[in-house]
Amino acid sequence: MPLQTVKRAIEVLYFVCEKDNPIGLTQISRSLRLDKATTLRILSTLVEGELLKQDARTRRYYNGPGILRLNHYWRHDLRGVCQPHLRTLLNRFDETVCLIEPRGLDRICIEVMETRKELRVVAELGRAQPIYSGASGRVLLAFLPEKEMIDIVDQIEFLVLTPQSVINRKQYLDELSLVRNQGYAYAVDQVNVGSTGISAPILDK
Amino acid sequence: MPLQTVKRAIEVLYFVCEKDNPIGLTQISRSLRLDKATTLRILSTLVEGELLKQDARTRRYYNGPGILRLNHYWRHDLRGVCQPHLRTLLNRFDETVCLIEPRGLDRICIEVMETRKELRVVAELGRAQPIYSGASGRVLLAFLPEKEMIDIVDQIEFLVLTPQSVINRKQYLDELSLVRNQGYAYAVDQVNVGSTGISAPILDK
DNA sequence: ATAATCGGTTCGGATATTGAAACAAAATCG
DNA sequence: CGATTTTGTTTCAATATCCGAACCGATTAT
Repeated sequence: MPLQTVKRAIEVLYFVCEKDNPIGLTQISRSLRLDKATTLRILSTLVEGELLKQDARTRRYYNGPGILRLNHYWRHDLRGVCQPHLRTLLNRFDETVCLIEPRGLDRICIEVMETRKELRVVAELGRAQPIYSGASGRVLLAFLPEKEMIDIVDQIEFLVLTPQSVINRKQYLDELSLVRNQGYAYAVDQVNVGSTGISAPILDK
Repeated sequence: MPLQTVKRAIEVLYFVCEKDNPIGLTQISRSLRLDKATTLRILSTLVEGELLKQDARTRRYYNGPGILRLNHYWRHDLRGVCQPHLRTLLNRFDETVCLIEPRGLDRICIEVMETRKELRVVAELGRAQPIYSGASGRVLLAFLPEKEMIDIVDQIEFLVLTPQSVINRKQYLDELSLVRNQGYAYAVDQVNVGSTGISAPILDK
């Protein structure tokens, strides 16, 4: 159903970008099981589109400047600012810490530092989860203006992620007002059985 | 010569990612003068490839998590660490400051903070320039192991950017050894007439 | 000197892509 | 609330586009 050529181009793009060093045509085409000619055409197009660059001497391909243009949304300004604080929290508690941002009906992890414990919560950078879920979800909603909050809550499809998951609108709203009053959220067994989250808002834009 | 479909997909990708808010199918297809059906197919493919996401309710499109995967090369670890220092420099001197990284035969600006002066050097994030040029170029080369340095210098095509541009191999090498000795580089009128750059290396990996 | 690789090119045939039009579903309006 | 506009999605035949086997020349390895 989707466009084959574009699909292949995306594969190539990921492949090249995730390498540590520039990589050549043949190697790419072999790894991805694509014909050399096909691969070359894709690469040329990506280079023309500035998503990749080609080293003039070695003819190898690597990340292009265009990729930064795509990053508009990924508040790297925030990431830079937050990193020292996340590190402080990590050092203090040795538990995984993340910075979460709302996006539509999702919440997205835009920065993460993981504990080194064997039993840990693994939070994937860029990973989206339903906006309402967990401690961070509650914080994101609780500190919104009432109207916006209700608007979003009304769109929630409450999922049963764990036996303890709150799936009742009324109960959820009560939790939100509690969160708003106490200034932070605390969620036990809401996303994963056995894990507890605590989350506080960063209010200033 | 290049693949039309992929080219269009790249256009769509840029277009969506550079918007501040999610955007709908019709608006995209109109702005880019593409047929709705075509646009839809491209969007679906990009969503499947995780470069975009679609808001389930509004059906609008926005940045997907895949974009972070492409960022491997853009040392955001460095950006986070350097930002406070760049800010300090900016506050102290009120002149544009950047963090530059070598990439092949280019040097790339991976972080930048601009002065608010009307007459300013504008450094574009992600922008590539010939590796040898300017003060930062001299620093990048001067502190390389001799062998690597020569290897690169031999590949340089010296461009006449300004009347003062050094375009002589011998003279350039002399400058490099000066830079290595004094620990920083100072370049007057090398990239733009009237602008002066000063640059120091960050040596530790 | 010869062989093996590598990046890149060519071209006819196969097919994936296109886009007009029809359809469906929301959103907006009166 | 029903009518109208706007928006998103599907269909299908026509063909422009893309594919890939074979080929080329340059560089590197044997």
